[in-house]
Amino acid sequence: MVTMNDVAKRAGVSIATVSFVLSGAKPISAATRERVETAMRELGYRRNPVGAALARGRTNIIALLYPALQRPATGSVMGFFTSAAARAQELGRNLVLWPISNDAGEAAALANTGLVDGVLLMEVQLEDARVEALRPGTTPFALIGRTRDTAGLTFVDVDFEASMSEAVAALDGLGHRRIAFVTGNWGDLHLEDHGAAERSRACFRTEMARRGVRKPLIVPCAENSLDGRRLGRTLITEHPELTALVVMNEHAAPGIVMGLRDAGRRVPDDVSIISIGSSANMAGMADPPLSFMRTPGEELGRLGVDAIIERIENAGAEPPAVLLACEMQPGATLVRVRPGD
Amino acid sequence: MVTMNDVAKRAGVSIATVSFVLSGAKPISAATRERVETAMRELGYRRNPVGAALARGRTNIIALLYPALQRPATGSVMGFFTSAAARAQELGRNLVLWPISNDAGEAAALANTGLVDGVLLMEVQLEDARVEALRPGTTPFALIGRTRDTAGLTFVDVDFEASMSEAVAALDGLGHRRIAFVTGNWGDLHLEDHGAAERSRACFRTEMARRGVRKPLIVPCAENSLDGRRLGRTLITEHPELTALVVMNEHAAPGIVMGLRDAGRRVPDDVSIISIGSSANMAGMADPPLSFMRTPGEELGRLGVDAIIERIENAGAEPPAVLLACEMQPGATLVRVRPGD
DNA sequence: TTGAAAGCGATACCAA
DNA sequence: TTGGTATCGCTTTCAA
Repeated sequence: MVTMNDVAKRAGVSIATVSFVLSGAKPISAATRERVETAMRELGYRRNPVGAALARGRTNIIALLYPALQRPATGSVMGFFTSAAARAQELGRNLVLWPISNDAGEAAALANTGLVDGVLLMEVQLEDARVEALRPGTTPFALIGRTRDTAGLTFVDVDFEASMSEAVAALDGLGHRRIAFVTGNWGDLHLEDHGAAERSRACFRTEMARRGVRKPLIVPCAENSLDGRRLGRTLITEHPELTALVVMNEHAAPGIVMGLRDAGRRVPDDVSIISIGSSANMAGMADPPLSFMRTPGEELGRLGVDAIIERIENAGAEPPAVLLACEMQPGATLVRVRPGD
Repeated sequence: MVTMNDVAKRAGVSIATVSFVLSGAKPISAATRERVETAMRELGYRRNPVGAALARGRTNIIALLYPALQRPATGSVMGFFTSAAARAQELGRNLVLWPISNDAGEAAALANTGLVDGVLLMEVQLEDARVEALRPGTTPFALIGRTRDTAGLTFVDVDFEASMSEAVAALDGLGHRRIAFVTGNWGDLHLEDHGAAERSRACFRTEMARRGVRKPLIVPCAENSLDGRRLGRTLITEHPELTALVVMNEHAAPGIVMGLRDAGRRVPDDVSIISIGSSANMAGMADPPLSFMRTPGEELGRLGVDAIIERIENAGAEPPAVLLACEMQPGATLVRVRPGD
């Protein structure tokens, strides 16, 4: 491995000078800079980030912490990751996806070792032990998602309340009142711990109550098409009065449509469906293609990186907090309720 | 930050002793070990991996290089990543997903800075500049996939030939002869550069030729349901004689089924389908659920990690090379051809 | 069984 | 504008 020393020797300067050329921290005469750069080129020198990290206390690496070992990841994580990585690169940082157990200690351990400049936490729960473990440390962190109490925390999250309100309003505008809400079933987590689940359920209840429905139907479903199909069948059989479904479970949604059809209901003629928090590709897996509200995953990826970098560079400032609603996309599963229904 | 020095002082020993206790590299008396461990606990000490990496020349980090910026990732990457991460953890390593451009220099740069002990390359092309860039370096690397010439390389890959042969044999056994092959359309890459595509196409041709079909139909399709649907419609309209499809494009497959139905063909009564290299979840998105051959993604993740670690620890040995075929899974889209067809 | 000390590669302060 | 050098935190050799 070529070191700074090699470069310095070859250029006939001190390693301090080489370092200054590299970092631009001090003015260097054009002549010496030229000599140093030539030496670097000839030797194929690359700065060793480990040495630099030890000396500077910074690595330029941001870790996107994902509890992959507990919750095998879905495709939406990748969209997020991709845009976050691109944004980090634009800003001269490295963003890596770091699998981690949900064990609070592990996150704090990684953060406080100096291996990374900051961390982004995914799959945040309402009461999240990792957040409590990171708080006392000095390494900046930001959440993708939110805990219940967000005071003093940096986060970017989907605005589930706004999305849900818009979805219910859309159905309401088409005359639907008998609406069920199908949520996800977030792995081993207790549903109550999952922010997206709890916030959207609460909002669904509120919106329905405002429209005179006191105890609206809310059912969880595992996140895959087969369970979706099963659920679609039983749900409509047990609750034949339903005219519409709000689904927040993109992987189950296409199966649900099949299940309804299995049970003799047509979509959307008999039952309208709106899928909240979906990708276009998943919505297109259903027949007919689902009317859906797009998860702003890519936007959040970018914003999450901006937020953590802001935190790293400007620790004193007000912590950024961003909420972004899903955006309604056209589809073929939303129609006016039939008169008489 | 608590350092080894703090621990040493508190325990009344030298930092060398602390290091030995931590690494177990040298025998330490029970009494001293006890004192050191107590001090570590009381101070909440954690070894700084940056310092350790600099001293040892090893970081215990393995990078899974993914060209995320060129080719936004699909869900199957995550399955692979998850199992690889779990395996790495079992073996005391960290596996991180590192986005990288397909630019050869970038991969080599990362590898040769000492930041990672080894790299796993994903989305390998038949002629892959990254491989050539990594070859001369000293950092071990392994491929997920294969280049055309694999001499001296460590790799784990799907055995497309075996999988394709089995798929065609299955259709053949049911009397199908008029079979088309729908491949993926790997982003901006020229199809010819993609190993999976080329190997499976060649194998399809061979298998069909052996059965007396000289120029079998092979069509690419973008990897999403909407394009799949479009393709299904036009394909069967332009080639009404087809009785079966081999699909190697899990995201398009459910759409293809819809497209066939749009064109008035029933699946599987009129057209049988087998999806090669799919996950159960995607196969279940179709109605009826697809007969498919499962991508051994999780197995490959584990084996890939084993391979790169073997390479790191035992640089002299024969480079491991692993091929794993997809495994046939039951579904509802495979039936005997109708007499007369 | 333990300790002193020489690195690992780079940064940055203090002098010159 | 440049150089000498202490320093970051840990590993490991050599001596004791």
